[in-house]
Amino acid sequence: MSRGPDKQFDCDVALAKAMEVFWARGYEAASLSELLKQMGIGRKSLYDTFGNKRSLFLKALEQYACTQIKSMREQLLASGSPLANLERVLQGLVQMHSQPGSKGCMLGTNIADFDTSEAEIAALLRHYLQETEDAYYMAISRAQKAGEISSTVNPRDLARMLLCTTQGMALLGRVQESETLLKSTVEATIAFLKMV
Amino acid sequence: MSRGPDKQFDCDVALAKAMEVFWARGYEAASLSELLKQMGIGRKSLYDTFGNKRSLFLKALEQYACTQIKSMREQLLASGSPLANLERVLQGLVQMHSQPGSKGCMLGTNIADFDTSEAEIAALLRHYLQETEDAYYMAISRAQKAGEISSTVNPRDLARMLLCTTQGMALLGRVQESETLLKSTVEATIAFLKMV
DNA sequence: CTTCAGTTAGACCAATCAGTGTAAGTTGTC
DNA sequence: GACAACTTACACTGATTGGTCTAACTGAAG
Repeated sequence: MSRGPDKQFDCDVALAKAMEVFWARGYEAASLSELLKQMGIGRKSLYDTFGNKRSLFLKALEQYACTQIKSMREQLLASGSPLANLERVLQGLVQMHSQPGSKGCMLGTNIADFDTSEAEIAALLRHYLQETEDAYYMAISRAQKAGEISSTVNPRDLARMLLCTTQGMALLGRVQESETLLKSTVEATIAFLKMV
Repeated sequence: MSRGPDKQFDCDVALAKAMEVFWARGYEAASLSELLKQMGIGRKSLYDTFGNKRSLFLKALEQYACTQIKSMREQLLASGSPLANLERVLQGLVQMHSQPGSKGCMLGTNIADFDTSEAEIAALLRHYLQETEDAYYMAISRAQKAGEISSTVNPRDLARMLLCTTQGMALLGRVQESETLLKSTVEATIAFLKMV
């Protein structure tokens, strides 16, 4: 029975801002000063609302992964050709990661940022990567059922290749201003999918 | 005309140790304390010999890239089938990045670690990535000349795809203890190269 | 108006960061 | 032994880190 006023800032908005900072800089390099500035809230509010830096990061990571994976699944499950949907997703990644100042993928950036001995974080990142792989798997299976991709190849292998390739694209987009690298990669990948 | 004793530690050995720390942790997370401990030298020696942390990193990065790229070129140029050599290199990456506690690729780790606005570092990383891509290009061209890969596809596109895929593999190896992900990826990639 | 949860701003803390400087010790040549 | 080059160990700086705490303020319910 709260008698005082509701929270005077929007938790979700603040969390989204925090997500962007962790996304661009990685966990370690995201300082509290910058987080507070971008989130537009006070130090005390942050600790009262989100616990500490680590738990804020975990919440931000969850929001990132759920949003991204959900959006990806929707695009892949859109009506029409499953293969065309997959192509559209890959082309979207080219656009996204070719933008100047591209932040890459928050999962990938933090795989590199965290110490490999951080088992809890590693397991979490692995879980979200698995969901991404599963989305690709689903798309490839649908394309195989539709006769757009030969059923002779193992769809799980293809999904794993797509995961590696797209993580590489996201990473390289951070230093590559031109889109030729990513474009070539996606074109070769799509040619592969159509040929196989 | 030095009259005193020579340096009492081996610069190259110390640099190699520094390289390992930067490789595993990335630039920011590699603290001077740990660098000094692993390199086994005093603080003053480090600053006298290598300048500061940043120039030490640049030297370590150069040593890493030159060593890795040279070794890769040698494997790709070995006698026998160019495609088989390429396969061997890719299988080697699977082994390397599947090791428990795999550090990934020093280039990729630091792409994620450095701020995207760090133009000097970005240009340097881009340069070494380009050399890696060129090595793949060379291998694919040779395989095409040897009739092992169809000449109908653009070898530059394939080289870029290999660069993205292998960077993704190195990154994901940091959190993936099992080798199935990387193995699937390389198998699918090799199947592609043979089919195209 | 009073009360009280929620807020911000900022002081503060211990730890750590990169980097500088110094003192003492070592190792070789003269 | 004298000297010079090199070394390590350690104190120190100034800045920054994540995190705690207090004081003043805000705004709605009683």
